[in-house]
Amino acid sequence: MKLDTLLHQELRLAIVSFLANDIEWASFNALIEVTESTKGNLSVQLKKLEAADYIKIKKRFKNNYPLTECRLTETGKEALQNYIQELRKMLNI
Amino acid sequence: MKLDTLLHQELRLAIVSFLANDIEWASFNALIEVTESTKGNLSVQLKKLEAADYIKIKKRFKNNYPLTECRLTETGKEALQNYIQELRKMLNI
DNA sequence: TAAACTAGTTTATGTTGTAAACTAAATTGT
DNA sequence: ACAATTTAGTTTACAACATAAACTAGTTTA
Repeated sequence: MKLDTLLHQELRLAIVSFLANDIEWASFNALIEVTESTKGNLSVQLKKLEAADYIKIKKRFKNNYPLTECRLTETGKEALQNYIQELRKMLNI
Repeated sequence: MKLDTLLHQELRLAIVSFLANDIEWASFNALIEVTESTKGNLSVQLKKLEAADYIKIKKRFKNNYPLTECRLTETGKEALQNYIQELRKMLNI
């Protein structure tokens, strides 16, 4: 009973595991695509991950449009490793 | 975005993965111990797993006391295998 | 025979997840 | 020029969920 509750949620786990896959910075829209989520849900979950310092969010403008980009922090990376470890123990895989 | 939502919850996953480990029938109290959950929570989650036909619940009396025992169904076993597969894809582990 | 214990279930509460509705600005069509 | 549409998100309202406290029902013990 020790799975990181922040990571033990489908969308947040999808975000973090995608960012962990060597992605430096991923855009909001890239995350929409890979996670197949809605914008509202993604926005909310990104904020939660940022609040926990699992990801860093950078906002800028590109071609006059707002652009939100995210990357994993060290904290987030470690949390994911830890989560995976616990999961493996639990499922013994 | 296709993790089985019934299994993607800590207590239910703990129950099912424990039952998958070659356990034939596990008692309510055994489940309390291995999952370190409360009785109320366990009772609720067992019902949900039973409703989905992931587990079978058998009630009888032992030494005058009620005894609740559970085992995994084939449906439950398959659901777990599938869940693990999806998870591995997602986390690529 | 009252108190304490066993083995659960029900429910009340707060927490969470999610999509619909909204904001704000840029672009396009007429 | 200005209305309609599109881009890029955020807010929030509602539904679903998880959980522990309170409860039920019976048993054992002192």
